[in-house]
Amino acid sequence: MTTYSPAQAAEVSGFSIDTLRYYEREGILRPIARTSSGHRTYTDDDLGWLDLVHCLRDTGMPIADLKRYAELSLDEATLAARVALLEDHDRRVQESIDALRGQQEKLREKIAWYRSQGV
Amino acid sequence: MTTYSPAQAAEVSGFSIDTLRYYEREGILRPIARTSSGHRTYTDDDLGWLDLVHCLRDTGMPIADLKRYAELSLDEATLAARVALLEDHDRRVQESIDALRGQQEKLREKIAWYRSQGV
DNA sequence: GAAAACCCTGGAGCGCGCTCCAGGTCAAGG
DNA sequence: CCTTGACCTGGAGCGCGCTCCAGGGTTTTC
Repeated sequence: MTTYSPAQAAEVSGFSIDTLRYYEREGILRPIARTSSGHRTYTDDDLGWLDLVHCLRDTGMPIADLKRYAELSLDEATLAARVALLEDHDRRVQESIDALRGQQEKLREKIAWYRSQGV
Repeated sequence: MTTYSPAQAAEVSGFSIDTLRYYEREGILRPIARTSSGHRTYTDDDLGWLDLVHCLRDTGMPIADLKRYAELSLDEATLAARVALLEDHDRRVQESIDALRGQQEKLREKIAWYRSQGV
């Protein structure tokens, strides 16, 4: 099984090393395995989780929610609940896309109005 | 011409009174007219501008950019430049909508994968 | 075997965008 | 009048999500 140094994990995940440590402190990542000297070694599993984390962060999920989600993940029996949470989040993402489009529409009307005034 | 007390301006614009004062301090609003005793009186023009500000904020324009835009507005001759800035912003909004949709797609794939695992 | 590069910890600091507070002035109703 | 509530100013404080730093160990490279 491949493992990754902190620098490699940062490279692959797209998070900075500091952010990876921060997420671990916050409980968003479960404790990362260490070498005998204390250096972290990330696994493919960790990177897979980080990929989901990236997706959730990029779609606006707050750190606190991510943390709760991660805590749920500690218990295998909560799988259905977690999927439900992801679906809730998907709905919120849809709402924010819709809101953004609505505002974009307004913005375009403003621009069109300026244009009609002979800009 | 209708004028508005701070509370009314807040009500209509959707910003809090504190935020209105903050925007004025920051130069995002030009100095609001005052009564002889120093109380602000917002005009329809002010509210029109605030409507655009709301639209720009909701679509993610940072305060600093809004401020630059507002400074440009002080000079009538910059109208074309301002419209160009709005169009730039519109493009950025489109990009963030696209990005959001891309991530939403990824999210939905993750959900589908969990579902396929028998959740 | 020494320099350079990497990693560790705990905690401070920061940028953003407000939000709140103290201490005071002003205006409208009873 | 006097109370009540809205408003004023300057400045402090806050929540979020990192980001950076000091002071120290480790691993790799030449």
